Amino acid sequence: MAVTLKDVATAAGVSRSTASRALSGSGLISEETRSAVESAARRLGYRPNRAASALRSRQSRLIGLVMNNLINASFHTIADVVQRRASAEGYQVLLCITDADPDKERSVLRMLSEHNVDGVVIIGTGQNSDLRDDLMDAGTGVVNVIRGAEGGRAPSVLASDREGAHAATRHLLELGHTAIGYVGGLASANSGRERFAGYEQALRDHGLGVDPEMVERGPFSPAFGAEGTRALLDRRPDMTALFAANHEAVFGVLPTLVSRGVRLPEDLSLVCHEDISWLRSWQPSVTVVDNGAGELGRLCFDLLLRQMRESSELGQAPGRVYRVGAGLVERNSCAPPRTSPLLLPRTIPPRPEPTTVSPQG
Amino acid sequence: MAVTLKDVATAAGVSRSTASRALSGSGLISEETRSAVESAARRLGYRPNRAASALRSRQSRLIGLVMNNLINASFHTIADVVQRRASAEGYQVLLCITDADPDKERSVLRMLSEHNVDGVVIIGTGQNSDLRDDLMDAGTGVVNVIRGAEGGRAPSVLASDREGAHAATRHLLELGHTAIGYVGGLASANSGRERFAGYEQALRDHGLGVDPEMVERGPFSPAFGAEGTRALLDRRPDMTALFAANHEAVFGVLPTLVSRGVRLPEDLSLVCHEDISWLRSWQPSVTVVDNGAGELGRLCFDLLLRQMRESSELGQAPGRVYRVGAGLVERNSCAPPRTSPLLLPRTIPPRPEPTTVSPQG
DNA sequence: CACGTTGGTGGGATCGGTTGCGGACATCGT
DNA sequence: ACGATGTCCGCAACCGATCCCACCAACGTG
Repeated sequence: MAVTLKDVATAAGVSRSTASRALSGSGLISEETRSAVESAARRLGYRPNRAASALRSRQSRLIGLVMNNLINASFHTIADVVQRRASAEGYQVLLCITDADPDKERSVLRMLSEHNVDGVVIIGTGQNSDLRDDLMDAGTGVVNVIRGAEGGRAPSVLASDREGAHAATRHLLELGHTAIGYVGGLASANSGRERFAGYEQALRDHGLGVDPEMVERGPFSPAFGAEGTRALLDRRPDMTALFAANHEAVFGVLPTLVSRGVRLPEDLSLVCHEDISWLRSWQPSVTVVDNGAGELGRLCFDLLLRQMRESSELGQAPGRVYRVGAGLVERNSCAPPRTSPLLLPRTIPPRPEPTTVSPQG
Repeated sequence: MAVTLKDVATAAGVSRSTASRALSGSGLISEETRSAVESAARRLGYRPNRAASALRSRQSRLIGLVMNNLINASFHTIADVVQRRASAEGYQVLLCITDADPDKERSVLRMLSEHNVDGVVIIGTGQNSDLRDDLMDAGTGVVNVIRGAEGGRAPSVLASDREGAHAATRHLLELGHTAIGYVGGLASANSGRERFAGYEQALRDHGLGVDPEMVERGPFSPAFGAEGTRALLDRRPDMTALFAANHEAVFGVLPTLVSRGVRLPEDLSLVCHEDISWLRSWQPSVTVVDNGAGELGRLCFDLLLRQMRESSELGQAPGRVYRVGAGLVERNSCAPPRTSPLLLPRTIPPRPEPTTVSPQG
């Protein structure tokens, strides 16, 4: 049905092997036969059969991209970057979703190895490092991103959650804040643990300790962000700054602040972890910790590419860990602490009645 | 290196063909040999080579997912749904990004056909329907989603942009609003055109016309959302309701309203097109048009599956168009129009000085 | 002139499942 | 008893590109 390499070869008057060499650019080929083959291929509309190529050469030009979900902003930023880099290098991307379930991760990794992927980028569950090693033994490149897998030989590209949270908190401290609230994720998640540690460390470095009443930790959700913010405002009206440590919570934090009439930065200084686009267009624009999702994507694909090209034996060495630095993006949601107490809820005054209807007009 | 079907067959004491039939479940196989083969496969850790299978059977168990980008909320909702359905049916997803560039779309479709994909879901550029037809001729399933391709034989699954915008506008009209602002995308984009048409139609159905001063159309960006909102508030203080017709703009609209001190729904009623998660957790929660992204994803994958299973000849008939209805999700951002004029900017009153520092204590 | 060397090409095996065909054997109907 | 039908399995070809190896021509070189 489809036009095969054999057809191209016949049309160009050469053998299949020569045609193959001419098109793949490998091996010794005279300039004239190369162009003859190429023009024949073009003329016939030849499309190589990747399955056949993969079968024989054991190179599928496919890479697997395994992630917990596509909703998280950092995740789909990474997906976007990896996809682009991959296709620029002639690779296609197999997208897999695990919902952070180690069992799904196992079956996905199995599936990928059946498809003979040349490499895998994983935002993982932290488990199944045995399967990663199996893949590497089979010559497949493997790179963990965002979350490493303990004990495996695959390298990991991680964000600097602790450092980022530290920078955010330090920024607030340097502005003069000492009553700094924290709304963030539970310690059960890696990022939740690290970011809280950064917050804690910054306070300690400044000679302060963590006040448990200033901390709200819970599920990664807007609902919890709202709830935690309300709780903090109610419990500690002396709070002058707030660090929102995960972007799901931010969706709840910000509306709550608005509805309580809290003004940024006059009443409260706010720093959010993760640079989501609309925090830039917020009024005032919100100071954030940029965890470098784009750079994470670029770096992990580069590492993968290196593995795939060199197919170097990494021996039994444990996977190297790379850190992508986090940066504080200063915008307009932070200021020195207010000097007077915050009276809440502050409500917007009632609309003035139009003069024409005023009873005392 | 890897364990092949031949190894499994030898271990089970049968021929490769029998082993193949036993594992694939096709053909007549006695129960005992089947279980013998299966246990041998499990024992040896057999993993079928998809490339070999694809080569011979011409079924890759791969589908292509072609999209403009991954950032747009509807897009990655669709990506998420399609990926899940596909993997549940034993298909893997090749993710491709075109940036809405017809040339990139062409090369992506070529690439996919080289990979022998069994089907393709495309959020397309509206062009290259010739390539879609080529794919269908080769037995590949093709479904357009969100945006159809004119003149091709591939079916299209489209959102009801016009109907959704119509419902949103009608909702506001029925609440008694007549001064309804519109902030949305340019007519150069399909959705921008359709949604504006729905707005226009609803006004006409109500005996009203479009007041050009009530309309701001521009690029799909938060910046334009903010700018357009400011312009409307300044130009038409009599505006009592606002329809934000695309979700990129919403990121600018909402903060602008907040910073101007506009209260929802007392001062202004707001409806947004597209149900983004944080609009639900906003305070007050925002009434939205749900364009049914999840349902779009489900339907288009079902259609694709049907094409792939039946591999039916659709003849030369132009592709059928399916519409997924849009729904109005009523929440708390809408109310009957205020009766008095809106005085803006309304600023939050200055913080009261603490009594202890009051000079006139 | 005999003999390497280099550049270029063709033959044919090969990757690992799938599948059409036919053989072996059992069961059934008349 | 014998053909007919049906079940189960093996042989070998096959998908299409790649790649090892052999081969040939031309070109030095001693």
